Amino acid sequence: MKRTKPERLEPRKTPRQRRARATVDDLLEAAAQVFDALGYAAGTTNRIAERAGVSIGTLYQYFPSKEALAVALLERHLEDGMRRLNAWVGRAVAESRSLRGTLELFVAGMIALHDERPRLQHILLEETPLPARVHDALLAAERAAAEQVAELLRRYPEVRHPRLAEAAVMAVQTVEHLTHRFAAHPGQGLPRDAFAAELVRMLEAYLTRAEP
Amino acid sequence: MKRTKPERLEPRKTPRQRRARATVDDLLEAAAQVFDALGYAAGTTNRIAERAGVSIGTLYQYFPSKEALAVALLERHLEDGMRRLNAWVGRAVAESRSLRGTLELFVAGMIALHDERPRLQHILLEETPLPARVHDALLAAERAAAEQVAELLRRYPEVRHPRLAEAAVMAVQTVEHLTHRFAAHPGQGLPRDAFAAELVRMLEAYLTRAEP
Amino acid sequence: MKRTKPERLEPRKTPRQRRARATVDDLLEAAAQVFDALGYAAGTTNRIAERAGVSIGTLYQYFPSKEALAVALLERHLEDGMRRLNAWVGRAVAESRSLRGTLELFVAGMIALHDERPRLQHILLEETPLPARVHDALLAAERAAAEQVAELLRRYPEVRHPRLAEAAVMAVQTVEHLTHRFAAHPGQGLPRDAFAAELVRMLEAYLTRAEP
Amino acid sequence: MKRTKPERLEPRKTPRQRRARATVDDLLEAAAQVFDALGYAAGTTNRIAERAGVSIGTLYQYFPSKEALAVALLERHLEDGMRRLNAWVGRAVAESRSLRGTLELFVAGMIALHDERPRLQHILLEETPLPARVHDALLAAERAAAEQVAELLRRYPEVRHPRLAEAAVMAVQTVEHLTHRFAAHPGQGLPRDAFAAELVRMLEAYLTRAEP
DNA sequence: TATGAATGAGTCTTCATTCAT
DNA sequence: CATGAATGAAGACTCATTCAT
Repeated sequence: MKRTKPERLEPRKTPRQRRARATVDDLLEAAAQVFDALGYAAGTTNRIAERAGVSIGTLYQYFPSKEALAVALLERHLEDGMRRLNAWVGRAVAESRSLRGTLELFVAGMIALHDERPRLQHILLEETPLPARVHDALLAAERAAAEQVAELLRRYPEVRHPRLAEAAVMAVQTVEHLTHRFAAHPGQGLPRDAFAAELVRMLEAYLTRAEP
Repeated sequence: MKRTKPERLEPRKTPRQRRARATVDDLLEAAAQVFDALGYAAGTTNRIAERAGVSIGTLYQYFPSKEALAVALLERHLEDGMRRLNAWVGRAVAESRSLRGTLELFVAGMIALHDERPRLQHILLEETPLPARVHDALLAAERAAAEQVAELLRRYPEVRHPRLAEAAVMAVQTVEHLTHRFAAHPGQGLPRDAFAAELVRMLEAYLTRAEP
Repeated sequence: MKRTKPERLEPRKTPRQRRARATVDDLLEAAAQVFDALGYAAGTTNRIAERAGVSIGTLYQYFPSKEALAVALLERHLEDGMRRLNAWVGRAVAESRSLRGTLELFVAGMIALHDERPRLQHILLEETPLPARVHDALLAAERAAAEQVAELLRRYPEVRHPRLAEAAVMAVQTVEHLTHRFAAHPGQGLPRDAFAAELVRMLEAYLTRAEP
Repeated sequence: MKRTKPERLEPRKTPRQRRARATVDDLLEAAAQVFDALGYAAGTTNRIAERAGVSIGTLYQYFPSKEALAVALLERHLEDGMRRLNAWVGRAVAESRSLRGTLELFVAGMIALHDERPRLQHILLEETPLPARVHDALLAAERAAAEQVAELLRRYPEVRHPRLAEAAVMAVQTVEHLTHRFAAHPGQGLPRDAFAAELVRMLEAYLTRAEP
């Protein structure tokens, strides 16, 4: 096969740009580590820069403030959650599983999501004074998730809850918070499998209940 | 007339002690107000002392550190929660209500608990770097609550969940977190009555389900 | 004579208050020295605190910002200038000197005013980013001075300038700026006595001129 | 055809040099704009480079420091002033105006000089920590100007001030400072025409006065 | 020569805590 | 016991300048 010199529709990342990308990633990873280890307040920008192996000046070349680092980290997390949700919905539709199977997948996914650096997530979500914009984005994402879940549940005749929209909101919040809490206190409470099973069971019971 | 030296079963509050009590209370109330309004990090000890109407030196006479104030505040909250739980359990036993009625009482009580100064509670619980000891006390209280709840549920034959201990843990955590979240984001999500009703419904469905 | 215990209508300065006064003075003097030696930008608050023999924290207990120090210094200067002006006007009226004698007194006073730490004055007036409020006060003071001068000049029949208000403004600004400049560049230009004499001559000629 | 190597009396501007010239000009103009808008301290070299459309590296290729930019700008201003002075003297000699007409021309020219970017001039003159060398140049220029003025005044028999050298120094400084001040505070003080007229009147009265 | 990412010393400022009175 | 002036470590952030490419 002949390798033609490729035409570049969009300019290839030059080394300089690649470097910048790498620096941003280093900084973000460093911030994640530092916040995770020390909390938001005690995680100083100087420490983050040092951990990233760059000078404090460089940190501020890429992020205009300490807060910006936290926001970037949180946005990554949000995107990750949305991706997982979409993947789950898609798979549930494609594979036409039972309701229980679908819920199991959901719970497993959310546990996995909260499993990575749970302390960091907690810090970003609770300990960090976020700009209103980000806070709103968070709530909006949760609302969007609830809507997607409602849509999906509509496909299951076993789901007999009379107000699907409300039920979906409750379900999403329940999973989000219990799952978060589970990850935040490892070893406390039920063991992992039991916790997942109980959570699924609770959702299933709730959703399939008919009476008011 | 002979003045008999009174027997004191418990040492009578001398004016001095009474004064100290009052100062402690003023400080705690001031701390509650300041943390609630500004958050933990921005709530400075000087502001708290000022608000309490005492000097900063006096504050440190009664509380060895800023953290100690937060801990004391949190302990108050914890005690309040336990009191409510006990009251609820007692009443449920005494009045022999239906399971649903009992759950309604529980949920209503927890909503009420989280309703007062929800921001402060959030700050104390999430934003404050607490010593491990306090954290453990929190978890222990939750465990104790779960045990009490399990005990209570045992009285209801409709509760068919095969592992009551586990179910109680799940129930307590679900109520605690959803209720906390509900208070923390007023106006977001479901309206109050709907939320309470759905939460009760979820618990009831979960607990009365029979199969594994 | 019997010394009666004096009634204190206003509470006597307690040692504590006296101490605070002294600290403020130390700080102001230190700021004057540091700004004078290094300029506004290079005169750091830490250096000022160090020079004053107090900690940086103490500095900020008395002055909320670096700017506040500069403003306080400038206000002192302004007050000093007003005091001199009033003294001069009063003396001129009381002693009923000749116009020339009065002008000589004025010029001498203004030279003396600008003679102390001329660099500091220059720094405060020109190099310091002052809040608008202070800037306005400066201009207002100059206007007030011009009005007082106009009032005074009205008493001298030799003053034949047809528009006294305008003449007074010109006179005040001329004296202010030339005098400031003279102090700022010691040794440059005319010797002191010659400068004072020429300035008086210029004012006298200007004010006594009749034609348009 | 034989290409004769051209004699270059002065090295021809090569494109490269022309480019360099243009870059220097761009940088100076950018510096002028930035200092004028933000002041010396807040006018960062990065902003200047950006405004000039070149990289910060290029800026430092042409100017070794931020200060060097300010100095270059000030030197331009100085040259401009000298040019104006020479033009004025030449014209006064050639047109043989009256003393008053000559003074009017002088004052008008100085007002015009200070009229362009008065804030910038103020910043360069007062806010910028200049090297001694530049400061001396400034004073020297003023001395030279005074000498030229003295020379010119010698031609007017109405000028009866007994020490022309001194009178010229006073006159130059008066015009320089009042004019500067006038431009720096537009709207404050007298209206433009009145100011110019009064200044001329003051100079004329001063210079034509006879007695000591 | 031009570039611009990287540097890091240095600023102002805050605030929990102490201790002499 | 109460007071509150004093402390000073520490933090977020800026910006003139350098140098590898």
